[in-house]
Amino acid sequence: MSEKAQNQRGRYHHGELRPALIEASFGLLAESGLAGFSVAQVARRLGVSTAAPYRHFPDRDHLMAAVATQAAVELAEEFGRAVADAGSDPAERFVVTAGAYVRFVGTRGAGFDVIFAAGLERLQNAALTDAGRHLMDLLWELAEQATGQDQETCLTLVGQHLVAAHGYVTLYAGGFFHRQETIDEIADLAMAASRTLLRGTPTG
Amino acid sequence: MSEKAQNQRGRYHHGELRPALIEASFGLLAESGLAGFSVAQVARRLGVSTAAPYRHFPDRDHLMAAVATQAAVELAEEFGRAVADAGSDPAERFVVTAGAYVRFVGTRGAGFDVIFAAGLERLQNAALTDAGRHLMDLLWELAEQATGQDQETCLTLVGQHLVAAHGYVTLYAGGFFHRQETIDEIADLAMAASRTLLRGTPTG
DNA sequence: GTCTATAAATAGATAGAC
DNA sequence: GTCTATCTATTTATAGAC
Repeated sequence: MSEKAQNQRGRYHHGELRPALIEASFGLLAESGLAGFSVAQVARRLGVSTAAPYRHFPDRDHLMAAVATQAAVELAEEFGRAVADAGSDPAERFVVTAGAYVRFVGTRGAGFDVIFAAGLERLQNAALTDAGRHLMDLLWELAEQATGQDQETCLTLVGQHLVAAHGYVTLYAGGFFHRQETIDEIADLAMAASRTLLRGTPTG
Repeated sequence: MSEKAQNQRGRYHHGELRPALIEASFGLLAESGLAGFSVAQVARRLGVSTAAPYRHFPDRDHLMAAVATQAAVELAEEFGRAVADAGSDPAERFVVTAGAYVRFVGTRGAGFDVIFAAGLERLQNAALTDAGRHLMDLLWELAEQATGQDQETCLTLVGQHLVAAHGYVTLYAGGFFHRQETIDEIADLAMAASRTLLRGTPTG
């Protein structure tokens, strides 16, 4: 019995390998970061051979693109949840997306660096492009409602807001905050930065 | 003659290999990023064998620590230059360090992610620790002069300021700004973010 | 101080068996 | 659809010649 349990690893992974590869990729990214990501490691996590992934994705970048697309979709869902929980204050509805971003990247390992990775745009993946654009539109709308400003101002604010959140989470992953800050504390810092940015942006 | 010129590569690199390795590491980091860094590549750039670096550094991490230390020193110099050029307005003297950071990382390839890399603190490298602390103290002082606020507020502002600058430069390197923005334009964006943060921070 | 040669990992990817 | 086996390339690091 325990023999069978052991043999389940290293043996067939029936039918659902493609989504399982994507899910295992998130786990590896969360633990090892983009630098530590490899197709072989993902396969090992699932107990399949290192050749198996290539039945579902032609190469590493196509797997990454699938992960990036799902990350964008999940991130949009997280933004939606955070905004729904934030109440009715337009400023706060914008601000909470910074916290949601930090928590998402902290737990799932894939953020804008993966979603908008330089090497992936040559794949011309429409699903990925659309998911990325949807994400940006969502933030742009929240910024507009929070500031009442023109498109240019909102675009600048969204950029600053995201860049700060991304900076916090990457420097956190890199060990910059040598104290033992939790991901929730980093999320609070990112939201505080977003509030400061909003205070420094004209409203009306 | 051209034969000799060719043979200069692949042959002895007299006497100055240690600093040359550090300098070549910056070049590789600037072109390929932290992920694309390898001791072997650095050696190839200098036309020495892949074994040669190990006469000067016991392992990869010790080379990285030397690079990180020099990056911290150079970055402090760049901050000094930028501040000196900024004139007398305390706010602007603080803000320009964001631009200096972006330009430095854009051209040299090594920023806070390298200087405060997680794996390097176990080396207990005093020179690196001191250089990093000096960098932070410099920014803390500029923030104090710009805001006149307490230590806590300044620390928060410096964090937000750095995190935004770092976020801009990493997302720029990652291809997030698919437009053909130059590093100077990204530096301007980082300074604009810093001004917005300063506006959103109480002064007095 | 640098070289050649080499070892042991690990990576991405392919061919062909089952 | 997954496996075993294999190829090629690359990495970190060491041993020993010069």
